[in-house]
Amino acid sequence: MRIGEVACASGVSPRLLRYYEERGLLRPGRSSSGQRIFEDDAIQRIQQIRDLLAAGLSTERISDLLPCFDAPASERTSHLLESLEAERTKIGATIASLTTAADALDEIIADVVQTRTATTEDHSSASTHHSAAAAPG
DNA sequence: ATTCTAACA
DNA sequence: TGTTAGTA
Repeated sequence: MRIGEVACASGVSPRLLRYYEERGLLRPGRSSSGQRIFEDDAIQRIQQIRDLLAAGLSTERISDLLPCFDAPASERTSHLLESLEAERTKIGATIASLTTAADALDEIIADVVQTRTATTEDHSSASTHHSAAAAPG
């Protein structure tokens, strides 16, 4: 099938499909006129790429990992699992970092609110107070 | 009518 | 990524 049909069936734009190929995520064949020819299983492959992308993996890492997914389960390199776990660890670190930043920001916000309250207590209800940012545990 | 490459927004 | 240009 040509790119237009694949795009329709997968929900991924032709432009993006060409980009995936450029990044080494897809290797469609070519017709005599140079048009990309995708196998029927391309739709499934594209869905897998979308799943990996949604999980936050870079196109570079995905192109490096796809061969592992294709390989028979019996000889799947530990490379795949290690890489995926490393990605998970990295996300955990990012979450920790953002949580620290959020906590620090909450303190600053509390100070600002407190300062404003102390300065505004004269004319109590000057304007509608901004609601503090929600900071669920 | 579709797709291709390259390049700009 | 979308879009546009000039082709095949």
